[in-house]
Amino acid sequence: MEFLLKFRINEHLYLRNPESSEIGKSIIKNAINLVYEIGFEQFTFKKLAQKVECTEATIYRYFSSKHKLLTYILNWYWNYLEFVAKMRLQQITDSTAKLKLILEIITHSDGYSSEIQEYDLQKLHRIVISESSKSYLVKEVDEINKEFVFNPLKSLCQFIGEIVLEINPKFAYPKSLSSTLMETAHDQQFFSEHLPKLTDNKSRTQHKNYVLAYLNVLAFSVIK
Amino acid sequence: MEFLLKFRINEHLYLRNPESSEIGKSIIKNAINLVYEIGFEQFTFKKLAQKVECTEATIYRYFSSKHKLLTYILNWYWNYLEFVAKMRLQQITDSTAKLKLILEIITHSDGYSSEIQEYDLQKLHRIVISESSKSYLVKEVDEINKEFVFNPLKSLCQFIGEIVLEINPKFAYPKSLSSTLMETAHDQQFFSEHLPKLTDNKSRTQHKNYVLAYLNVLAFSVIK
DNA sequence: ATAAAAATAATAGTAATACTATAAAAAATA
DNA sequence: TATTTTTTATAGTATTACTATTATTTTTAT
Repeated sequence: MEFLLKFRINEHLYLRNPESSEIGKSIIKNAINLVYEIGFEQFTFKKLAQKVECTEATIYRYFSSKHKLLTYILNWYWNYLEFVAKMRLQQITDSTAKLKLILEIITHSDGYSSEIQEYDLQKLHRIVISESSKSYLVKEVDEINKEFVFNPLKSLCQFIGEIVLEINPKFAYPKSLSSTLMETAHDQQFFSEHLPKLTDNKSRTQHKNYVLAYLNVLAFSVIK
Repeated sequence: MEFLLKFRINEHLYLRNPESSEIGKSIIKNAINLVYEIGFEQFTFKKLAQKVECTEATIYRYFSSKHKLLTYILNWYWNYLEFVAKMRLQQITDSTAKLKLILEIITHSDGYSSEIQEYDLQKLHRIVISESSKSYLVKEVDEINKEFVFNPLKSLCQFIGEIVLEINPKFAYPKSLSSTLMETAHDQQFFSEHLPKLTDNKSRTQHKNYVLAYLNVLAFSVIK
């Protein structure tokens, strides 16, 4: 079984909807590949245009800046995570089991991604780990936040927070814990791979397993 | 009483030691002010030269890139944190009290900073919150890590990890918890101020108090 | 006090970045 | 078939992140 996932992404992020044309979709696919390969700092619309085999001007008709393109991609990812989480959680009634599954989903330890066609989720996950904070750690954060471009992230955080409250209705920090779990999933994975002395992963491999085990300890000891 | 703190900063980070001349110190002071004011993306050596009242060429004789200058500043901060933590912890024997004080220090909830002269610690703290991850979230992380420029961060993490182990010698994730606490101190402060829906801070003010209270819950429920 | 060395200023230049603008060709749609 | 939209091709701009060179000033050693 295969899925084609489309999400309505915030209109402030693009000038012309990249989902509305083949070249638009090619821009997104190649942007994911290119940011994955060279990182956001080295990523330029000129290089992207070469990959897409179009001109820079065409890309500028879709996105006004590379920063908005990054945020567009991250929005797609956050929408995707919330969608997958809600879908897979339907079969589960036990709240603890729900949160365990959430942690698997955010660390990509579940085997779900292979069934999705639209974008390369492995690469997308790498981008989220290394680049997502660059979307909001900018001086203009308050202005761009007014355009609701971080709503998918907030929504995901809210959703996880509700499950935390199911487990312990008296817990005072459901949303902070949720955002901490998401951020920690990213930075512990990065640290385990690149700055292992900031972690206790002895294996030098098995980064995902390590991070997942740690997140479980973190989450469940805090909630109770 | 006033202190003048100097640390030996990794030589790979500069071409000429900025501590060795007045203009060098002025470069660091003005860099802190300028990154604080306009953010790392907008920060350029041209603008910095105007503030320092020297030429760009002079700054390039001290630092080969703005990225290294940022890492230099962060190194100073990490050295400072470890120094202050070790100093203030000498009077304390109880391990739990030690960790509580560490959390106060990393959130800047302690009243210590006013006694330090060298650099503006309030601004430095803002820079650490918003810009520190940009120091290592780059494609070249493995190469620059080989030059030991992240040693002060690792050392601080190790130090906090040892205190965690004092509280519970069987805890399996002392260093991951330490790095999580440091990262969380930064991103929860940022979220509380700019993306409050990712937190449970109802007050819209009192960000530091909120973050400190949350970190205490996080740390002590995980360790036990 | 003088010579040598080092630091800084002044200036110029370069390739690349992050755009904006415009006219013409091509494609889609009515 | 005409009209609109999209894309290309091309040009241009201000800024960035540097490198390079020469001249002047300051520091240091003798």
